[in-house]
Amino acid sequence: MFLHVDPDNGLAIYDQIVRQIKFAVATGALPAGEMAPSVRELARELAVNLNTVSKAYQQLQLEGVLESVRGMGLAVASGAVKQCRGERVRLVQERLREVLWEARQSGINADELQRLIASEMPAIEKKLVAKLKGK
Amino acid sequence: MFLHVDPDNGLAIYDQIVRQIKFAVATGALPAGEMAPSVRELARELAVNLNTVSKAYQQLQLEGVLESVRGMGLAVASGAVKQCRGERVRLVQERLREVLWEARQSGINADELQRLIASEMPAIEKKLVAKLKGK
Amino acid sequence: MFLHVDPDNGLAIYDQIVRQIKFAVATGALPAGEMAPSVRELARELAVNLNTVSKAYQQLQLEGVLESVRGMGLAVASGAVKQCRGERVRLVQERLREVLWEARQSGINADELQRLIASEMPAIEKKLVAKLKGK
Amino acid sequence: MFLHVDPDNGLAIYDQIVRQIKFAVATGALPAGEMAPSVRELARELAVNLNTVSKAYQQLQLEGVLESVRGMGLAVASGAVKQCRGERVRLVQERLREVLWEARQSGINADELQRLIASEMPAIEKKLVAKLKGK
DNA sequence: GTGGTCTAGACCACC
DNA sequence: GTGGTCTAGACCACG
Repeated sequence: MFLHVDPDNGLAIYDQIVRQIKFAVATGALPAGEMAPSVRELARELAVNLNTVSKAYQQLQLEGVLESVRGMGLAVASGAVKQCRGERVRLVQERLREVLWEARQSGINADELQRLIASEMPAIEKKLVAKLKGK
Repeated sequence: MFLHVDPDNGLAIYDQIVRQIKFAVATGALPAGEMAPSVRELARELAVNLNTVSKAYQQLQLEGVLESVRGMGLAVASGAVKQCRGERVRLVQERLREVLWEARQSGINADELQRLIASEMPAIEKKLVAKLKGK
Repeated sequence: MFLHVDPDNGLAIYDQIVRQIKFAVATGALPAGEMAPSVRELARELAVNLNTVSKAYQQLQLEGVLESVRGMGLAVASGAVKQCRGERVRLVQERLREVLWEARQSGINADELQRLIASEMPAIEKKLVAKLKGK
Repeated sequence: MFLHVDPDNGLAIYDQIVRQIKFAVATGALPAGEMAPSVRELARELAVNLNTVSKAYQQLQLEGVLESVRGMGLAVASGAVKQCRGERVRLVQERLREVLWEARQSGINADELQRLIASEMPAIEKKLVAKLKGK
């Protein structure tokens, strides 16, 4: 499974699910027409309550990313790929902007901030490789 | 005043106050021994409830950043500057790590991410200059 | 329920709750892993505001006595029994010392004080038996 | 001076002053007819705000322990000695009862409590001797 | 149902 | 004026 939630992330769990489904759609990990994992399956895998997943899926339906297919479940909508690809940068950018702003405001200067980012990247790349392998 | 809160930040308002007071102490904007803005004053300026500020200040007291001076208010503790300076990087780093990870996970590659960061920085520097002037 | 608060105790209500929960954990009345009474339930039983109980529980969380279980409530932390048992004597001792000191200082001599304590004990033992029965 | 206040006592400072003045009257340290220390003098000695002492003295006047003497200040009332001697035990007893009850309730058994009291007494006697010497 | 947060308004003790 | 506490009532996220 390509999703993973962290209860201490700050973001609500359902929101993490929404975002990650969108990312999966944007990257093609979840192609248009494909069925999204069932609510029950995803809830079990993420060790999260059923209602939480349900809420995330409801929002994804509202935003037109998922479409209900009678008797089958929820499928990735046809226009969703484009939509999610556009949204992806925006979603990331918003949070990024907040954090960079807080960092600069905290008295960390621009150079230190660059160094901090640079020092974080290797661990992230490693984690990413591990995740892709695990998949 | 050197503080500003955003109700839609994701972080609780009281937590934003806690972090920003710590940053103010770390940068020397609020020197050791100085009185922190009074609960009522800060509540008014931030257009926030008194109890919300109070909660933030109580946490800062528990963490030893502020000290109560009977009938006078809350003063920055003598050891607080060092403590806050140490914590500053940690606080920023935690959020930064999360966001960078989400960004990479969203299908934005390392180069794009670097470019995104670079494109955000000028606006942030501008905002920072504006803030310092305003002060 | 094993708790009882007195608004005229001198101690803040939330502090009385904190202390009594710790005592309940120390004595095993509230075993590790068990859920603490819910905020709403306790507030109703003590005829006290929800936020007051909430404040007490937050402090107990900060001190590691209780742990939040998402959507389920607050559970007694695994290490809490030992911790509370250690703290119990300290909490009692601090208040005891103050009162004994005030008594001696008030002109009551050591013998009188001993007699006073001895004369109070039976009523307390009786009250304790009544409480245990009531439970 | 025979008074000493502790800001962390739990009791309000003005209340500590009231109680200790009463004790001083009961023990004869402040005989009937004697002038009580002036508000200013006492405030300075206790390193306490003038209004705090003032409030304590007001309450002592209300209770008939002190009497205003035109142009002179406040004197110990004639009936005050007897009154204070009666009150002394009651004041101590009330707090004692609370603390002993909390102690027993906390899971400390009667024997342990006796031992705890016994172990506290020497330090208190020592402190008392020191205080009497200092005076 | 659970806890977490916020608002509005009150009273108290202390300076 | 200051902080500290409490009440009452609301909304949110999560199970």
